[in-house]
Amino acid sequence: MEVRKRKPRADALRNRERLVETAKDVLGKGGPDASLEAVARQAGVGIGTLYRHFPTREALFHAVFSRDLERLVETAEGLKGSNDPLEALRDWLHANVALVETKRGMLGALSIVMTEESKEAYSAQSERILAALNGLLKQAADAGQIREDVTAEDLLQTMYALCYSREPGPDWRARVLRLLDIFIDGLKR
Amino acid sequence: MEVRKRKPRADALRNRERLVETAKDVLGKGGPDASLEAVARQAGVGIGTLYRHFPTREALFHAVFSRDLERLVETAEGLKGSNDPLEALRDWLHANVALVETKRGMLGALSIVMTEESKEAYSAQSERILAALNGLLKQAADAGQIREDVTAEDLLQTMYALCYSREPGPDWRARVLRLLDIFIDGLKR
DNA sequence: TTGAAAACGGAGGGCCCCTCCGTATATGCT
DNA sequence: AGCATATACGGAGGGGCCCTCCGTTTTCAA
Repeated sequence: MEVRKRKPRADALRNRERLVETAKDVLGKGGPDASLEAVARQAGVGIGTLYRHFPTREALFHAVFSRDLERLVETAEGLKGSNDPLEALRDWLHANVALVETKRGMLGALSIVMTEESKEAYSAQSERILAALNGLLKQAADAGQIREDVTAEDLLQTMYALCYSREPGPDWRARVLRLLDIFIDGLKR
Repeated sequence: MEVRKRKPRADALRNRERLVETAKDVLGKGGPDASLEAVARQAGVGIGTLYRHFPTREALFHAVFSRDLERLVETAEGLKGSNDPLEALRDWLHANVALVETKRGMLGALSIVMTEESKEAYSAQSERILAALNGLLKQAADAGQIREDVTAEDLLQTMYALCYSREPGPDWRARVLRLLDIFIDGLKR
């Protein structure tokens, strides 16, 4: 309570900043399996420094993409009460795929949302996303629009899987969206 | 044409055999990213020997799982003319998932079928699978059972993606099958 | 100014990929 | 049986990446 801590060191702040900035670039292109040593190198910082600031891969992804994630969260929450909840879900998922196309690293951030272990650590946004989507699902289910046994996790896992299962290419987005749409159609009753 | 080659050396045959046998084990459990050095080690053979016999990861996967793949091919071909082609497809896909649950390495073999580059190298079985599935799809489409713009690749990619997107766990199979079924429902018109 | 807290950075142990080449050996032909 | 040589073996070695640990440097604050 009363522990007066020193002011955070300037170099630490600077490095942290550089790392996030560089990671945005490297992870953005490289996706969830990109090399962290490459990030450190390109940031002109020792690998130890990277790991001190971001003890886990997830931590880094979260630092880099939480802004984008937050936007997704807000969009999802804004959809509540939509009068065509299923279409709203579809739009949201499409936006998500588009985002992944640009920032491949989002897959890393999304996997955080999906993984049981890390979900705990970054629960705030995970919970909100899941809650918002589940809300829409319930709405759609109550309206008799879709089956009742589908969860937000199902949706996210499927989208994630489809995005991840193929390297980006010319028709990447079209393919993923098409398959995703088929899945969404499958939700209808 | 007339080059009489020497008989293949006995030790070569032996090692090849050991490798495939060991790989069946290691890759079976480890999935498509398993360590090849581990295979060589466990087979009591130099890593160089492994790479000489199987120049690429795909080659090894193919050697190990082509029998299983062949069975899938034959099953698929046996489905031709089924009077409920969509259900036939579903069954086939389910069997596929079940196989992957047991032999995680099958994912490696399946990715061969899916990848443009390696498809060429192992085209025989790829072609047959795709042909058989496309046959069923056409049948189902002609019967007005499903939409017409779906290809065998779509089916395989989706199944592969769903299988790959999560580590095995207690409810792995159930989840994958459920999502797969939703997708299949989405094919209906 | 100066001492200690805070941060840095990279060496090092582990594991893996794949290639290359000196060494060993099974074959086939005298 | 003996020998030459085509074949095969194996592992060192160059590259990478992951992550930890700790001696050195820098910053803050008294």
